[in-house]
Amino acid sequence: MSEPTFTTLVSRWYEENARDLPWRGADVSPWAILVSEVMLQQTPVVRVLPAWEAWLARWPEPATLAADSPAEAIRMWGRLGYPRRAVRLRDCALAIVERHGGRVPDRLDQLLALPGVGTYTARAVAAFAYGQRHPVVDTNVRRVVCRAIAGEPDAGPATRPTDLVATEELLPVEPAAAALASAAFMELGAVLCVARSPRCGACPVESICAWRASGREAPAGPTRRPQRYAGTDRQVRGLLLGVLREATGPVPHQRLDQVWADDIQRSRALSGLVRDGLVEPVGESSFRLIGDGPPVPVR
DNA sequence: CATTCGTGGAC
DNA sequence: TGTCCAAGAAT
Repeated sequence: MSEPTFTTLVSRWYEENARDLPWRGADVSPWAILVSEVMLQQTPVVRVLPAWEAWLARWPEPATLAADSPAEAIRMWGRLGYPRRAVRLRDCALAIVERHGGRVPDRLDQLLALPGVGTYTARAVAAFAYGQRHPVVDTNVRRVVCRAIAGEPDAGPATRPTDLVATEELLPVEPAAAALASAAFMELGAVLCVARSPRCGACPVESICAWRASGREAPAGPTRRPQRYAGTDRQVRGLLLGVLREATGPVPHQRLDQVWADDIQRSRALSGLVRDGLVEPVGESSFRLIGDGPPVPVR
């Protein structure tokens, strides 16, 4: 017999050490898994946990969400961030009802065609909800494979086709084992092989990690990112939406004017919210969350 | 390929 | 009110 492979070691570690996350349960529906995946897009697990429970208690299946207003979806989204995801998730529920009879599709191409579902989420649902054999590459998997297999510090910010190929080569042939391995890769990246201070001492593949062998080389050049938040349109949008979320129905613009002093930037942010389908004008001088009441008469 | 899009917690 | 980052998607 040969030595245990990378995949075997990580899978074994996962079976012993996986966090007890509710969407990993045996009786969790594809819809519930899809909701978890969308919420987890750029939002930490600890903040998703309560939101996921509340969301599914209210909308246990796609049709129930599709029948409710986008405004309510935005409110239930709370402060998970990137509220467009809430509207897209409702659009997704509508599409599931209209195209797939209310059942989350199991084909990759059909999943990819759903609003708010991209390369990662489509594959995650196909693998975790339906047990199919697909490489599931998120930021964690990309980092783990890049380090342990390629021996490089880190990959770029975006998932590339080569990342899918490299990960696919690591998957067991048997679909269920492949899905478990994907979850294991993600877990390793989320818990041990983290971006800043990886805990290599506790890692199940420390002895065969290419990055470890090369001395844990640091990432190259200063990959600067416009990560700042204070003073950006994003912050202003968040403030505006916060007011609209707390209100019921239309809000006079005078109240919105109070959240930010700069007229130019505030107007731009508000226009952006309208353009993005999160907010709609009501009458001459009021705004509300999209669909938060009877349709606005058009003239 | 580069940008935009929230939010809050750990350093 | 500094920096980094957390299961991405859409454009």
